[in-house]
Amino acid sequence: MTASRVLREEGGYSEKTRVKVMAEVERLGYLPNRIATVFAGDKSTTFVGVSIPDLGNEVFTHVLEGIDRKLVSFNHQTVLGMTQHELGEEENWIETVLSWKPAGLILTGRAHTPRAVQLLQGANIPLVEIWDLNSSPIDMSVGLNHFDSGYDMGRFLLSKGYARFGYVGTSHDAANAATSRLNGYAKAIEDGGGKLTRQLCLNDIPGFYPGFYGTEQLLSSDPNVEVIFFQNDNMAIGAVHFCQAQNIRIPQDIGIAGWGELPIASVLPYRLTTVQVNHLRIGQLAAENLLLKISGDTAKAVSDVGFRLVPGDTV
Amino acid sequence: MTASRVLREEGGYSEKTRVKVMAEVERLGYLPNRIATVFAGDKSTTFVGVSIPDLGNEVFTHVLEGIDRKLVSFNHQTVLGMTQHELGEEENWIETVLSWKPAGLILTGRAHTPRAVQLLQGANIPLVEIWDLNSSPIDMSVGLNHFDSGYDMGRFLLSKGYARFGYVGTSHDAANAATSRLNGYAKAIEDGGGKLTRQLCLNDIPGFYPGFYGTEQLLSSDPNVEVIFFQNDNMAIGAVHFCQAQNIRIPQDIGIAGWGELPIASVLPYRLTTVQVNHLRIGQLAAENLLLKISGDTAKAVSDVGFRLVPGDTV
DNA sequence: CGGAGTTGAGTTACCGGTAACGTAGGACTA
DNA sequence: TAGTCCTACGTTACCGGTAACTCAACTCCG
Repeated sequence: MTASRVLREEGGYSEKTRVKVMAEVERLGYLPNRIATVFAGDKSTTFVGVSIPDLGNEVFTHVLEGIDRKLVSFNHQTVLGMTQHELGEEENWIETVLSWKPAGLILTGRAHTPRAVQLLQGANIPLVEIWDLNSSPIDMSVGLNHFDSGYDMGRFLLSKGYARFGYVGTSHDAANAATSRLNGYAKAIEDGGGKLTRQLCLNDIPGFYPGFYGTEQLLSSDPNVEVIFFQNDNMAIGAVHFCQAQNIRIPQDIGIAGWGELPIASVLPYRLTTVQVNHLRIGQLAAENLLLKISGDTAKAVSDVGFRLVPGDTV
Repeated sequence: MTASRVLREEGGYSEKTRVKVMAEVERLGYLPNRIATVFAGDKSTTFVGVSIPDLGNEVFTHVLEGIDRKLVSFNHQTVLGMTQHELGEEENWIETVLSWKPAGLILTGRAHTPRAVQLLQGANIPLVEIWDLNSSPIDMSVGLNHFDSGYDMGRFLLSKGYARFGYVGTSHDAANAATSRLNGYAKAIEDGGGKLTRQLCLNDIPGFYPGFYGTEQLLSSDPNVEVIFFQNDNMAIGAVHFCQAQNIRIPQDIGIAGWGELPIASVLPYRLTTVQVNHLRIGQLAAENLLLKISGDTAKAVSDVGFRLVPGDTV
């Protein structure tokens, strides 16, 4: 018991005893069993479960980096969960992670299975839903309005005089953020009297090469598309390379728009039309709010990090 | 006790009892406390600690993805540790993670502090050191010989007739893999009678933009460099864009070589001179070997995944 | 039909911390 | 000097699973 007090620097022991205890700790190479502490006190571990759809999508690795940096500086650890965009996978992962008594959870996306929601509410631990802003979150939400960002892009492209629109993304269910962007884009086009002639959802990761061959597919099925909005910048860059290879001029022959402002944009000779989003900030803010709740303080239930449309030279 | 047996499907109970127990589980929304199980049996959790230098470096996210996919399919979870290339950070993280009784550890790099090594040996759990192959690992090693890959690139470039060589990477200590590549490259150049006139280690992540401005810095300090070897493909692509912006012709005016074959390479109109490495495979193999040891089987102590030099069109 | 084996279920103790409480002995006060 | 308080340290019990054991009841067989 005295040793326990010394190690926790709880006070109630003499300097002489402290020295004696620390000497024994050194001699035995003693490492405390944190599992026992958690068990005894019905406490939480220092783990924070973080679910992201996949690591192949660069935007999520940036979010994850923001989260982990912040967590580490407050002596917490990230437990990774790749859900592969499957709500069932997420539910399984939530159940497993909860049985290990995490201090909190950060989930990407606002859609969960009913049982997942039930588990989360029952666990009664701090929770942040990130990425797609949820105005009535289970606990907290950090992100941006993806529908609006798609809508703004649609409106912007209409203002540039385009009439026949395309979209290329990767396959995903009805509940995810990229679909919200597509829906916003489609709505803006409809409202503005344009036509979304082709939309393509590839069964792939949203990277450079899917952007390349997705553009090829889209243009071969509808050569009259005037502008294409991509799921993210990397896909858009893939499209730019396809166009260069085919001598299709940008923006004279076709307009290209990305989303997310990814690092590749910084070295291009032209400015890619895109939507700037601070991915790292989403992660940091999510972790900050979570840590506030974990330490018993209050935190904003809904934090909108916003977005900024970058006009660029590719439309 | 009977309930415990039912939930573990251990046998030794009647069907009638099983139904009764499961009904209570349902009624109470009972979730087992895995912490108690670990505590009681002095067992391990299902966590596997995975340390990587940083998430801003794309090669490591691919390795991490390979690891996590494999771990998840065997009901294990990744606990992330970003060490920021600091051995002291790694030591702290190892100490913290070990106190949570992980089933195993995967560490990026072969260099650790003496105390870290002591902790790892004391913990007596399966351990894989990845990335830079370690012929005498603490437990197991999965990766490739980075020195050799640098050496081969140096020799290849010499065979192309180059005489004045440059290198651009990001800052890192003497112990890491990129430094091994640089050392191998330098050795090959020395052996072949060439000259490594400039080497640049930026204090940044090895991404597109650092490749861009690193090339600018290198060429302004030594305009006579004939070929530059970059820490990875993304930096090399940054260099290609810098050269395009400056009307420097590749490979006529300067040669560019990358490393790692990253996704961007798949959409370029030319073939980038690089070294192909299967990052995902490293992660998968590391996880596979770890899982073998965790389940009590034996696994290869040293697994070399190798590399392949891609001649390309940029030299 | 008696003894041995089997089956389903219950009992006890333990893992390693720590909250809550107990207590010896010294200091301080009326 | 007796009563009170404080400090430093010790003792007990508990968290929730499960290994190891006990035991009643039932089965099976010579």
